[in-house]
Amino acid sequence: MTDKDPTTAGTVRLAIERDIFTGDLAPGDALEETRLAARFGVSRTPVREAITQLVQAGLVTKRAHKRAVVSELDPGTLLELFEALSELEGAAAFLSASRMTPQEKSELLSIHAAAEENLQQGGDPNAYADLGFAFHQLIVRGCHNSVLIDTTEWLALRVLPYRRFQVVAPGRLQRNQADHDGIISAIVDGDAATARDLIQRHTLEQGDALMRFIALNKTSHADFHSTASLKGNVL
Amino acid sequence: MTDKDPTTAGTVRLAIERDIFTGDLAPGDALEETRLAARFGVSRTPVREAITQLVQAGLVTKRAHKRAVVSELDPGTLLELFEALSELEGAAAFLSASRMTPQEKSELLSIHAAAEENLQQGGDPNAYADLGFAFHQLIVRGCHNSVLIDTTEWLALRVLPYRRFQVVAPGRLQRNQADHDGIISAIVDGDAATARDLIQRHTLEQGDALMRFIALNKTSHADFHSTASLKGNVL
DNA sequence: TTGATCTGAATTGCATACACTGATCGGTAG
DNA sequence: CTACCGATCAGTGTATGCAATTCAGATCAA
Repeated sequence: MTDKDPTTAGTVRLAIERDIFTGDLAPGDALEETRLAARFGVSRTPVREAITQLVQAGLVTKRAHKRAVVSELDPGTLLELFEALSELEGAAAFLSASRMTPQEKSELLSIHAAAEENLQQGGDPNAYADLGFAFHQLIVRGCHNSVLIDTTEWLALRVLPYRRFQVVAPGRLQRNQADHDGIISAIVDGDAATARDLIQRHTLEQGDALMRFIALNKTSHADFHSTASLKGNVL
Repeated sequence: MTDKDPTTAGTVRLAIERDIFTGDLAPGDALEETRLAARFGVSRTPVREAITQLVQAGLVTKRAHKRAVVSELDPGTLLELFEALSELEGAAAFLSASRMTPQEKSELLSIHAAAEENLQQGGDPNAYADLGFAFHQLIVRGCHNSVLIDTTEWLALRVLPYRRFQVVAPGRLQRNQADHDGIISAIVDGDAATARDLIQRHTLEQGDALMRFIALNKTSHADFHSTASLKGNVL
């Protein structure tokens, strides 16, 4: 999905994408063509092109003659997104159980071990979150079906702007690690059905946790934009 | 996914999309901005915008400074596409088994009955194909998860340019109808697991059939563009 | 005070002009 | 005759100007 596009439009697109993921651009924020053009030192044309790309990617929403805004996901849509994502990750895990190469499996194990170590030594939650992200990504890519991989990562992308809302609830990371433990066992054992079931349940739970957190904290729009909860994102 | 976009770009996009689906633009054909602009009587700008939209939709492929072409799916990618699609339709069917309203179920039954009648009376294969398409679409939409629906239809879209290669093999329509019979029973009975399993297998089989047909007939590029086999598309 | 309507400014949508890249075709050297 | 190389050209990428539309604020009436 990430293109090494040498054109200005591609560069601008990546820059905006980055801002969305880091939270510099929060859901609901407007994307003004002229302002962005000035900021990047280019004309409006490549900015427009970048925006239309982001619109098709689902990260940005736009209607004719109205300003483009970073897509806002209401709780209902977020739930649907995680439901769909859980199905896709489940399918990928099912295939991965029988298709992952020994190298891929060992890579998965080493990442899992690193996460375990981070957890027991009380390391940086953000680092743990990144390991968790890599864990999921490795499983998805292990299915060796590029269409399925692209589609799954495309959906996962749309959740990224909300990672900052992931909270460190008591015992949450431990449960997450335990889930991963079961998933990895199933995959290494080649138990496809179990792998599917576990990761599907796991992803759904993550979605529920995220939604609960948002529902609790998003009492006002101001809270929504605050960076107070920007720590311990677990995906 | 279909937007009632009053802008020129949106109109052009729909027009090109239509050409791709009807076969006026076959996979591999080039999309020349200047030519299209002249044809639609607009400037290159909205054409470019339409093309970038189609690129993100997966229907068109483009690399920097090279002409955009209608996406060509090699057999491997086509197989991956159907594998992914079968998983998504399976997931949708699983959910539909418990979520479809009585109205939706009856609609599904009536479409199935119409297909049955068409088949027994030796009606138009194209009409049968359309009914089959509607059948799948109803099941997918019955899951009531718009993200899952959009994603599934997005993948199904990419297969559409190849519908014209679907051949009427002996007994093929009958087997198709029998498959649908089993699927509809499972859904009406609320047997989610069976519904998932059946439709998944069914979609995979369709993909296999399409691939076999393409492999047999696509000996030269000329054959690929011929319209000789444009009948009896079953999706 | 509240509501609607009008007007100007700001912003998007489209057209046109220019810059740059990649490809094809001749020509020349070996 | 073949292979390499440069010029020409077709076609995309970007910049800029203008028209169309939306939005905010002000004015006026109820």
